[in-house]
Amino acid sequence: MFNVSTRVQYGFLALLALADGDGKTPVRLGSIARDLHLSFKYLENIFQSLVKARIVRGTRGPEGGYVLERDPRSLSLYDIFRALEGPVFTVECFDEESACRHLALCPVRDLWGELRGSLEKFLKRRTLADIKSKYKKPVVLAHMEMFGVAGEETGKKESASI
Amino acid sequence: MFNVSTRVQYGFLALLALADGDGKTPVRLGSIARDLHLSFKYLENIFQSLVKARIVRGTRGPEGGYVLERDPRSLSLYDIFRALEGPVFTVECFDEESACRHLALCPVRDLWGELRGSLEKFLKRRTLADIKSKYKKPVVLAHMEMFGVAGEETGKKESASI
DNA sequence: CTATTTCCTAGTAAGTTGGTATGAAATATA
DNA sequence: TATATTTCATACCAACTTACTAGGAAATAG
Repeated sequence: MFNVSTRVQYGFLALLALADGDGKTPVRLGSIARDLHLSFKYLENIFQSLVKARIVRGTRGPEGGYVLERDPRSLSLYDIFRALEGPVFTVECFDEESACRHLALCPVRDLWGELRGSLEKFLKRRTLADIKSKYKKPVVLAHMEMFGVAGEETGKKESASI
Repeated sequence: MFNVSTRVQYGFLALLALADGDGKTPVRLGSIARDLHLSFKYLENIFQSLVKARIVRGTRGPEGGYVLERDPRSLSLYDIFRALEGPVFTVECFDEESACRHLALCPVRDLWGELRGSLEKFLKRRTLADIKSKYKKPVVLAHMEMFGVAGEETGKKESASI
């Protein structure tokens, strides 16, 4: 089954929000969380993965926040998946440890290989800049319009967080 | 993340084994499990899903077993995934209940749609007959060669079953 | 009648997902 | 230097999913 996790969904949305900026002045996670109506704590969690993958860089303290560390034109959806979920495609007979004993003889092994290839191709082709250019409006604005004026309530669904 | 579950892996392999036959005389699960070195009980479990999806038909008793109920040339990988795992692609903002409030405004919604489309296209294009035709040898034979003479031990890895 | 085989309903241990909680470290501003 | 603010780091937890296993009922060929 293919599932786009909330980590990737929220992470991607937040990266788009970062890409809205001038790329120099850091954006605080607090404001992204508020504007996008996502849990601040969860976003923090997610951004630690992005920092480790050197996709964003954070600076602490007041006036701190995150900036993109990579060019949106070369930052692919694949990179983001990798940073946030680890391996994009898994099937038993492909990982080292439990490598299946059938090897080349197995009729389906090639099939999973093709499937993985097709998936990777798709994900590597789309960059952050591509997606962004399809939408005239800044992400944050679009979301704010949907939710009306940003109020006190945050977090998604019933859960209050920040 | 995309994971090919063992249900699909084993199920697909077993279907290939079924397709090796003449399509008329039922194949017992016991022999498939033995030849492919898979857990009989788990295969039974898997085949109940295939029966419900009308992909195979079972007849009980001695000389019983399973036959394909659909033409291998029109039975796609997609059908098999659906039968064994349910939905192939999931993302929060696509399912009814938790439909996201951003709707058309959300910049990534279209993206997940394209991803799903590309995945479905791949899975719908490959049929059981396609895969089978790429391999001259019957699946079961190939496996038996790998494992040597079929012995008493069954199940995958350390687990003994049947 | 009996052995064999599928059918049906449950249960369960391990792993993954979607978060939360708590506090330490850095830094701009006063 | 003190303080408020922000990221960084570690760890925890409940709900769900995956990969099976268990036990027996129903059908059927001989």
